[in-house]
Amino acid sequence: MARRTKEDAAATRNGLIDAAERVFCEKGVSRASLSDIASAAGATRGAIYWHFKDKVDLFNAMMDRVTLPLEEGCAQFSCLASGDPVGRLRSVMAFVLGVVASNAQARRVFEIAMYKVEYVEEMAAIRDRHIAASGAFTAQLAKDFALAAEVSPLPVSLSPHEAAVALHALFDGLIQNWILCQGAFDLVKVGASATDAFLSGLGLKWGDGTV
Amino acid sequence: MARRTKEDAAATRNGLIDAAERVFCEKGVSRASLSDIASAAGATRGAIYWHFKDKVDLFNAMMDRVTLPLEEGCAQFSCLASGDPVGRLRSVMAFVLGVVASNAQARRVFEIAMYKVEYVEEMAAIRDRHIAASGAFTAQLAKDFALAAEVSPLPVSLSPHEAAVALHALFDGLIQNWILCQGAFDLVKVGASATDAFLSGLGLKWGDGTV
DNA sequence: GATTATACATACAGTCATGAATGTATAATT
DNA sequence: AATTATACATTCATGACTGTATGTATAATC
Repeated sequence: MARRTKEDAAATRNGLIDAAERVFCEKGVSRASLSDIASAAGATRGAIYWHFKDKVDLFNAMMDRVTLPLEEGCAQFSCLASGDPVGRLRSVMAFVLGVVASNAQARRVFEIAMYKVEYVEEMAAIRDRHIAASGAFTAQLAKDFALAAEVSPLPVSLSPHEAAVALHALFDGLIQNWILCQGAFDLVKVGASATDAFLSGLGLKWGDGTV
Repeated sequence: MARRTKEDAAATRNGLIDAAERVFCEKGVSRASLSDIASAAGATRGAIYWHFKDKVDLFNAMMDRVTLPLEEGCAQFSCLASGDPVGRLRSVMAFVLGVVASNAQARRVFEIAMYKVEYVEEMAAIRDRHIAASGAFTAQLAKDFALAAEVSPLPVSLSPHEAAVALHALFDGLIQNWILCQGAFDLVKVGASATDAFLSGLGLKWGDGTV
């Protein structure tokens, strides 16, 4: 086909990623052929191979479109030097849960990343990125737990890092189950209440002073 | 090849499932060919097609070998008419976490189920089974939360069912992250402490009276 | 206005997995 | 002892996907 303008090309690229989201979600990443994706986007494999190296590259682009803004959002919180670490913990949790609950694209992509892809071979690199991001998130939480512990010591049974691991697990589990059950519960509300229960069970208090 | 005795055949079947575990874990379910699995078991595809209908059937057999005993174990607890619902919550959590932490086969199979398979098309049935089992587990937890709430009412922000959803999320998230991080933290210890923190944050108390 | 690089579409060859069909030696049955 | 069903191994035909190579019309560039 004829050459398009830069904007046309960018639109094609985005359309391909949109189509990939739909097809990946429907057929799973490994069973989704590049031909499926191309025709879903009203294009041919030629367009895919022009914009992306291969299926893994396309998958990465799809992930980046959602996770990069999210990671940036999280980074904002750690920059807030607000004196209330427990409040910050609550804010970060609420922020991400809110995004997932309100952003249909993020929801679809997370569903793919959790249930429609196999983390092996070339995809293992993606898994490693996830582990790294996951570790960074836990470390950020752990830092605030450590700060909070200076004021009000945690139970001896949990170090700040272990508390962070647990809160992170609660976070992941909520998102995972919420997506699995197609939003059968109120993610934001249950997430906030469960977070508060956990923090308060650790003897921590926050901003408004309530338990 | 020649016909073997019943015991020989059963051993072949088990060997095939063992091999499937290894190959699924290494290459992912969709990229694992039946030929890979057969040769890993020292057999041929003929043996697989004799014992199993296809790859999905083999996958189901692999799952059953781990999850059936586990579900049976969980069912034991709900039969215990012990008067202490909160104690029962703690016991069930500890039981499953203990099994996962100490049973290498369960760990491998869970790793496959979480990170090495795509829940689409024929596999969607497996996902539905997971949703059902997951729902039953949550319902069991919810029942105990409701009982506990009769003695010591939960915070208004969480219904018994929502509390169960949250505890279940914590549970899933812990197992998921523990497997992802290859056992980088003490699953049983963190799991128990986090559960206790959550329960105590809901204002619940249990057997030994400690917080 | 000619050239060049771009943004794809199309055609091709090669690989590989699947399921069915068939072969076969032996345990079980009678 | 003969027959039959079992427990596989082997072969074959088919289909699907991938990567590459090539074609081509047009936007950019000069």
